Formats: sequence, structure tokens, C-alpha cells
Amino acid sequence: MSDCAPPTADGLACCVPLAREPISAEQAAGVVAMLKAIADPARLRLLSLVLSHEGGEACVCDLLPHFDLSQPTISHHLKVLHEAGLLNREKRGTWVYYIARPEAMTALGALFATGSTTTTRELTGASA
Amino acid sequence: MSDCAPPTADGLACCVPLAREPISAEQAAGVVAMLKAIADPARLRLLSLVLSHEGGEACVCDLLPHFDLSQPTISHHLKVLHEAGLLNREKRGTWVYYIARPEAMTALGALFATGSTTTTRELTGASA
DNA sequence: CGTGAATGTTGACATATGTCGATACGATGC
DNA sequence: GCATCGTATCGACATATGTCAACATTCACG
Repeated sequence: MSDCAPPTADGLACCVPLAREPISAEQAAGVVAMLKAIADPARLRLLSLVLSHEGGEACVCDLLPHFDLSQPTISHHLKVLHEAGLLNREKRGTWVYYIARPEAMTALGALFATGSTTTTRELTGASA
Repeated sequence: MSDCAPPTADGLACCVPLAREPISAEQAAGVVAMLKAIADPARLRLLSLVLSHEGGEACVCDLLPHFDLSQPTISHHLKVLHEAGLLNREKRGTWVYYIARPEAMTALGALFATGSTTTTRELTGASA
């Protein structure tokens, strides 16, 4: 619980691969907050839609048509993703844009690294 | 929904990074099954304990002392991890061993790859 | 065979979660 | 200013989930 400084200074959960050493209860709690956010079909799809959308961002109006869910429900899911640190929120005029955070993807990917400590850090080639 | 053959013939969820293209509802449902399994503090810790234990396996009696939870609760969580394809189960005499599945880690890690399709496949250096 | 130990199953319960309709808020355009 | 559009919040509800105590099951060992 001491050798784990915030990797991106963004409040992301910790970085040590699950297979390297037993994760502490505290770290587990932090990581679980992010995992719970994506452990929902609608939110996983929302995240993927934003990530794969041009520029790594999408406005709510772009996302709504992809679902059979009500607008408040989508808004709720986006809020969950935002509060988990997976998406940034930006208001531009009338529209609200949700913006991917590649650091969050990297942090999550690092959890599942097996063997060495190497992560997918080098692959984070998205715009800041 | 058509270009995604089971990557390891083990029933693991699909393989395309979230950032590459919007995940389909069907694929999302499959992936979410695995994510839900690890989106719990106890189960994340259990998984990490097994993964980092020598040989990538541990018997229930090794795991129990790490938690304040009752034995049936731990058994329940292990069952969830097993049914999600994250741990194999093997009975040896009186004891039951849960065994890590590096393929599952690789499959999950691939989800969070950003940019190219490169995954942490090369890092899967555990014994078969 | 019994006895005991390790693990799994069942049923019950409190809480968390996903969903919606109604409504509120904020920006745009007339 | 006022109507309208896009988005968020609130309150309510049904369902899912984590947990335990009690019990069942399976195996080792005399």
C-alpha cells in the first residue's frame, strides 16, 4: 500500500498487475470502482463508442440512438463512467461531449499483464 | 458479431479492443460476464491471490485466512470466478485447488489496448 | 464402515443497481 | 423574454448481488 504512487496524477487506480503480487484490500477497492463502472453492458458499449468515435469523443446525441434505453438512463451511465475516471466531460454550447481517457485504459490493461511488469503504455497513442 | 472466433477455444469472451470499434451488444454481454466477476473486492483479491501464488494455483484453505468473510461466501465467490472462466477448479484429495487461466488475463488485457491491436500476448509466460 | 475435516449448496435477508417517468436546468434562436 | 432543444437530476420501483447460518457432500484415515 506504499509503493504505488498515482501513475498519471489523475486519480486513476493503481498499476501493479494482479498476477505480480496479491493486491491489497485498499487497492482492490479502488480498482473495483473502475471495474464496476465498465461491468455493465450499456456502459461498456458507451465506453467503446466514445473510444472508437473520431477524436475519442462523442456527444450524448451521438450515443443515444445506439440504445433502446431512455435518455435519463444513458445520462446516468455516462455519469458513472465519468465519476469512475474513465471519461471526461466537456460542455460545448448546447451539447455535452464525453471524452476518452487513454490513461484509464492503460491503467486497466496493466492489471491484466502476466509475467513481467510490462504494460501497454507504449500503445497509448491517442491525442491528449 | 461474425469476425470473432473464440481466441483460445476456452469460451473466453471476445478479443477486439474497445477503442478499435464499437463493441456489439452481444460481445458486450459476454465480456461483461467476465468483468462482473472481477468487479468485486473479494473476488479481485481472490483472483490476484491465485495468480500470484506459486504455480498460479492455490487451495481454498490457502485463501480463506486472507479474508474476514465466511467460508461459504468465499466458496461462492470462487464459484463465480470459475463460472466466468477466470479460474479452473481441480480437486486433489480432500482439497480443492483453483488455478489461474492466463488466457483469460490476456483476453481481458486486450480489451484495453489503445491504438493498434497489439496485446500483451507475448507476456503470457505461465505454465500451461 | 464411522468419524472428522474440507468444501459446496441452499434459503433467507439487507443492500446495491438498472431502469423509467416526471421534472429541472441551461443554452439557443426567434 | 419566451419557446425549444439537449442534458441532468430526482423519486420510485423491480431485480440483482453479497452475505451469512444451517445443512449436505465428499474424501481421508483408522
